[in-house]
Parts: sequence; C-alpha cells; structure tokens
Amino acid sequence: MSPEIIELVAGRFRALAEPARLHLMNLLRSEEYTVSDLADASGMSTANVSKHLQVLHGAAFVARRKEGLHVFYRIASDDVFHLCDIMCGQLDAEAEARRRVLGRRT
Amino acid sequence: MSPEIIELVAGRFRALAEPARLHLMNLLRSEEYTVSDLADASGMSTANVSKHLQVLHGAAFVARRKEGLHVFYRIASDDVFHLCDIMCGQLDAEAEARRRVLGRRT
DNA sequence: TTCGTAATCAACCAATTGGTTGTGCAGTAA
DNA sequence: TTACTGCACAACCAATTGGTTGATTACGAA
Repeated sequence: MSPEIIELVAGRFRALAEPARLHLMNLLRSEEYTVSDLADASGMSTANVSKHLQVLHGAAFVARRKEGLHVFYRIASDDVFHLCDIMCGQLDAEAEARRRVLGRRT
Repeated sequence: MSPEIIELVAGRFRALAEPARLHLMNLLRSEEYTVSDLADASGMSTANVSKHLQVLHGAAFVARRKEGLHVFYRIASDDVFHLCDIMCGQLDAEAEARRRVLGRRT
C-alpha cells in the first residue's frame, strides 16, 4: 500500500470516526432526509448537521439532491453498513471473549 | 443503533483514521514485529510507535506478546484488511466513475 | 550488585476539529 | 420588488490529538 492510498483510506475512516456522523448515517439508513429534518431528528443545529454532511459527502458516503429550497441527502452506498457490521461483529466477539474469561457470568 | 454502540463503533473507526497507524498495520500484515523494529521499518520514533500501538491494542486490532526485553505485536484479526478492502473498493469505484464522467480519458 | 537496552509513561507543544454564532446566498411566495 | 426560509460558509473557541522529549520501569548480561 502506497502512502497516498493509506492517506485516502485513513481519510475515509476519519469521516466515520465521529458519533454524530454515524448517527446521521443511521438516520439516513431508512430514507432520504433534508438538512433541517436531520437537525430535528438528531437534535443538532442545522449548521452543525450541514457541516457533518459536507464531510460525509466529501468522503462519498452520502449523495445530494437539490429540490427547490431543500437539499435531500441519502446514503450513497451500502458499504458503510457493511463496515459497521464488521465493527459490530468484532465488538460482539470481544464481549463474548470477555464473558468467557470471566467465567460465563452473563 | 443505541448511542453507546455508536460511540464504540466510532472509536474503532477513529483508531484506523490515522495514516501512521494504518502504516503500522500494513507492516504487521506479513509478520509480527517488536516495537523497535516497527520504529526502524516505519521511520517513526519508538515512543511514537508505542503510543500508536496502544491505540490499536485498545481497539483490539493488534495483540501483544512479551518475550524478555521485547514486546511483539501482531494483527489480532483479519477484519481490518477486510475493512480496508471495502474502502479501497470504494476508492476504485469513484476513480472509475470520475473517469467515466471525464470521457474515459484514462 | 551494576550496566545497558526495550518499552512505556508523563509532560508539553502545535495542529486539527467539533460546535456555536453570525452572515451570505439561493429559491419561493406574496 | 420585498420578505421569508433552507442551506452553506466563515470566524471563532474549546477540546482533542499526533509527535517530541525526558524520566521511568522491566528485563537480561556481566
């Protein structure tokens, strides 16, 4: 892996390294949203949501669609959820291992 | 997805969101290394390598083995490379799309 | 024991970044 | 035109973090 590729991949991971952004992605999982609807649904300010969406859009995790006054955002690719599934799988495996070490107390 | 899970997953992504750490993971891909060997191979200071390895170990991406004066680190799970493959696949797809838009100039 | 080496830790600095606030820019309706 | 709304942008602040430096711990050799 060349340094350039590593830099790009790291940038992708960085875009998903923020709970607020993962939260937005999770909301977008079911349907497309406008910025203000995402702000309402998440409890963040519209400016903050817009900023996070810029990052996600820059990393090509979401796509935009303008319609009149509104901008609709949607998931660009299901790869994100695939990535999250792997992470969650790991978390489960570790929890299981921890349980084993502690003597199956759960 | 609960906020707690989101926080954990974001932490995992954050551990991989650093070029230096991806570089170390890439070196470890082939075999296990000591901290100082990783420092030599990567050109970083041992203290810096140690710090990054703490982060990777905290996220369970690498495992440790002490042997005398040395501490050997190794990849804990191939999931990381699976994650990187997905990221790289996305990068390729985007490059391809960009090429298409530009009229197959490459 | 003492000496030297490998790894970690702690303190510090510079750079990055999440969030807020205020402003500006499109687009709609009147 | 004017007024209002949705989104993006810019400036700013506080918190985080990558990297360095120096001290400390753990282990083996003499």
